[in-house]
Amino acid sequence: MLRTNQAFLSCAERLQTGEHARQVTVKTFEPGARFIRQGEQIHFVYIIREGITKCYIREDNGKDYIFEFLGKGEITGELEAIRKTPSLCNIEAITPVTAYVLPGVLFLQLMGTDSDFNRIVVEELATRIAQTCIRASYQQIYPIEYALLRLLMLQADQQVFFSKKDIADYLAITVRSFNRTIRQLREKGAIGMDGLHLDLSRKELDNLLKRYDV
Amino acid sequence: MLRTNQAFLSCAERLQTGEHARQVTVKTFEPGARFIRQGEQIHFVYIIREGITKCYIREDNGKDYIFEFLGKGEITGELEAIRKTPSLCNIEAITPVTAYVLPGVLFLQLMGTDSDFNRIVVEELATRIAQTCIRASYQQIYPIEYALLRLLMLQADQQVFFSKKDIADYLAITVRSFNRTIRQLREKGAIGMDGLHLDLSRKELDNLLKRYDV
DNA sequence: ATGGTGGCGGGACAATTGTCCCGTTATTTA
DNA sequence: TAAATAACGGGACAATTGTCCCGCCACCAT
Repeated sequence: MLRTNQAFLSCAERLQTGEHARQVTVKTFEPGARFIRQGEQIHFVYIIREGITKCYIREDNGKDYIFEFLGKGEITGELEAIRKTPSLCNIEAITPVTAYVLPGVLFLQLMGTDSDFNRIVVEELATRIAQTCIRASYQQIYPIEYALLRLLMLQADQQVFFSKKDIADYLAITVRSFNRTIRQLREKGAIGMDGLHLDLSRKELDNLLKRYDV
Repeated sequence: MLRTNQAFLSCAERLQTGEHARQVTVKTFEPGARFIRQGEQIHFVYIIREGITKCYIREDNGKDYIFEFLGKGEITGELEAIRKTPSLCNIEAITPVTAYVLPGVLFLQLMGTDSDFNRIVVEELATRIAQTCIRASYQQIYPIEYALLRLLMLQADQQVFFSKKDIADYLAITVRSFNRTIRQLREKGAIGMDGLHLDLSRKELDNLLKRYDV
């Protein structure tokens, strides 16, 4: 859910002190700042040094679909640099964010000359595809109760906490459905989650739910 | 929906006559043959020379989610070669298929030494991510009526024809829902598809629907 | 303090989608 | 040919999810 990539972080740090240092800058964004806009031509690639962003598509009917939360060491803008297309999605800071910024042209150059960099990017792309497929399958095939519970557990694991709206957008449901499902989970005590490998005690469940429940 | 990649095809042909020819073979598969199985360790990468395959995840509850149809020039097994993980999904021929087969190790070697090959793979991965995101968003956010209509039009464009079950699995719905939606579309004459840029005449619609309707 | 205002939770209902199952039609086999 | 059987479409109902809206509460300004 919240993706991070240590390898990229080190990589970006090295870039900043290496021969291309002049072309690599650091920018900061306040929560809520949307620094990439869907449909716009972009010329830079960002590697997140600190903070969390959400990565979402806004459909014609005004609904948002968040397909990733990007954290430390994650890259964005790379698809557009590679494909030379307008931006697929919006990127918005949800906590204060610091990011390395490099020109798309430099990114492409590095892809061609720096085989370590190339390998890291390729692995990242491959991982994203795999994750996206797994998630798309999961969310389409199981009821949201399952997907939501799974997400709450991931949040607990990773020690992060997203707003209701963001969770709802990630699951492609309304906040109303989110509320309802939370209530049902509590009432049922998460009984009947068989076949899902989601084993957790009543107490653990309560801890997860409490946070959305004050 | 049905992805193809001419660049890869040429690439594979060159491989077969180049210095690595000995390691590149050609295999054929009958419709229904599942030549990659979810969860298994795989050691080869396939590039499709001819035919169509489906690429799907089977969930614990027995439901399938098709996330891509791969046609001419598409590659598969590359994610597993890159990430060194068991297979994410099943690959099954739905028409007679001929494919180039190369060892995962050779694939990785080419990624490191052949910059053209590398670039083509990177572009393919990037495109898949973009397409997957667009589709996931679309399918989650709009009712199936829209997604189905869109799919039918794509089919017509590409001059292909998938079975009901496959279409249903692609849309993550049941065949029952598929039937119902087809009927509704016909009754309504695809009226009310605003905001979707799906403009087609009554006659065109009938042509699309007829094929599932005899 | 009092009235306004905006966010939030949830009730009630509508729309969508899935499940179960039955009757029809095609297909196979004796 | 006739019986058995397998695919298929769709009716009826259940479950899930969305939409609309109302009331509660916190916060703000007068």
